[in-house]
Amino acid sequence: MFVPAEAAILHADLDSFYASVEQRDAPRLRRRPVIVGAGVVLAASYEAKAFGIRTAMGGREARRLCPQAIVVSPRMSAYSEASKAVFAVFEDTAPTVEALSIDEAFLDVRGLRHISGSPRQIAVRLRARVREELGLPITVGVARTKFLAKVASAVAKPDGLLVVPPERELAFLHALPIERLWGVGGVTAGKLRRRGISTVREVAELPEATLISMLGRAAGRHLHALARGYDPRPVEVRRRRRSIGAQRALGRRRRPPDELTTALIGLVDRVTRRLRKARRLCRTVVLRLRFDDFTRATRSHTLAEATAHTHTILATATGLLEQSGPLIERRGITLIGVALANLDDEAGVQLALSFDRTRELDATLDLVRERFGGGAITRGVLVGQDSGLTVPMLPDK
DNA sequence: TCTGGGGTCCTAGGACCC
DNA sequence: TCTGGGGTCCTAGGACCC
Repeated sequence: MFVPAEAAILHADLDSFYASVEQRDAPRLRRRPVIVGAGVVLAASYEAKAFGIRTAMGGREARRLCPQAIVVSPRMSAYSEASKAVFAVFEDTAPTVEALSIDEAFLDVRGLRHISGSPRQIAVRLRARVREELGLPITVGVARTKFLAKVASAVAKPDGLLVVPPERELAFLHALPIERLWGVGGVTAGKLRRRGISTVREVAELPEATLISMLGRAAGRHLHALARGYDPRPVEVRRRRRSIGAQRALGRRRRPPDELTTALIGLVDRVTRRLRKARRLCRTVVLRLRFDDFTRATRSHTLAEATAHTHTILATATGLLEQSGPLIERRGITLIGVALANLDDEAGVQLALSFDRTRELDATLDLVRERFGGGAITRGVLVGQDSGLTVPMLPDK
C-alpha cells in the first residue's frame, strides 16, 4: 500500500498559461488585461481576471466586463513549445513526473532530501527556475497526497507556494468549500448543497453509504476518502491516451446536410492524421453532436478490425451521421465532432496466450520475452524491437 | 454571436458466452 | 417449468477537468 508519511508530492501548475506566454512574448501585453481567444475565453491574464473574466466565458461577456482588455488569437504551437520547456525542468527536478495537462504535473520528490533538499526547497527552486529560465509564473502545492497537493496549488494561486504538512491536512481541508474538491463540479456541488452540505468538513462527517446513495458508487467512495485526506494514488508516468478526437462548433445557423458532410470530412482527415502520426489504430468511431438547446448525443460504431485508414473511418462516420439525420432535423445542430477510441498499437500483434495455470505470471512473461526477443511490457502491451505484442487477460498468478 | 476544443472516467442496460 | 451466477463487449449518456 502506498502511504507516504511526508509531504513530498508537488503539484506544479502554470498560472494563466496561454496568457502568460503571450505576455512573455509581447512586452506591450505585460501588466495589461489580456484575453486569449475571441469567441470564447481560452485564458485570461490575472489583470483580466480581476475584472471577473473567467476561462470558457463568452467573448462578448468578457469585453463587456473589461472593454480595455487586449484580445489575442491563440498560438497553440507557442504554448506547446513552452510546455515542452517547462516539462524539461520538471523532469530535471524529479524522477517521476506525471503530466496532467499541457500546463500542470505532479512530481514525486520522495527520497531526494540528500541530493536536492526538502520538498519545500525543491519547490522554491523549481519556481525560480521556471521564472528565470522560461519567464513564466508557476504555482506549486506540496503535500502528502496528490489530491492535497492539487488543492494546495489551487489555494496558493497565483504565483504562489503552499506546503501542507501532514499534521495540518485536515484543518486545511475541512475549512474549504466543497467546490474546491478536485472532482466536484457544478452538478455534484448542487446535489450536496441541496442537502445543506457546503464544506469539506460536512462531507467528511457523512457516512460513506450516504454519499454513495447521493452520488453513485465510485463518486461516493472517492469523495468519502478524499474528504478524510485519504488518497492512495501514486504519482505515475501517464498511460497512453485512450481516445483521439476533433470537433467543430457550428453556431446556431441552420446547416444544410452537405455542409455537415464537408465538416465531417475535415474532422476525419484531421483525426486520422493524428492517429497515424501517433502510430495507433482505432476500432471504435464516435460521432458527437450538440444541439440548439445544448443537449448532446453520441453515436458510435465498433469495427471488427482496428484501422487507421481514412476511408474506412470516414465511411463509418458518414453512416453514423446519416443515422442521426432525423435527430439533427428535429433538434438543430451546433457542434459536430469525431472521436476515435479503442486504440491499439499500430504494430501490435494480438497474441493469444495459452499457458500452464500453475506457472507464475512473471515466469510466463519471461517466456514471452524469451520467445520474442525481449522488450518492455507496459500495460499489457509488450513492445519488442520491431513489433508490439498485446498480451490479453493474464490471469492472477 | 451565449457557451471552444481536447480529454478522462463512471454507469447502466442488453447481447452473448460459459 | 422454473431457476442461477459470473464475465466481457458494445452503445449511450453524463460528470468533470484544463
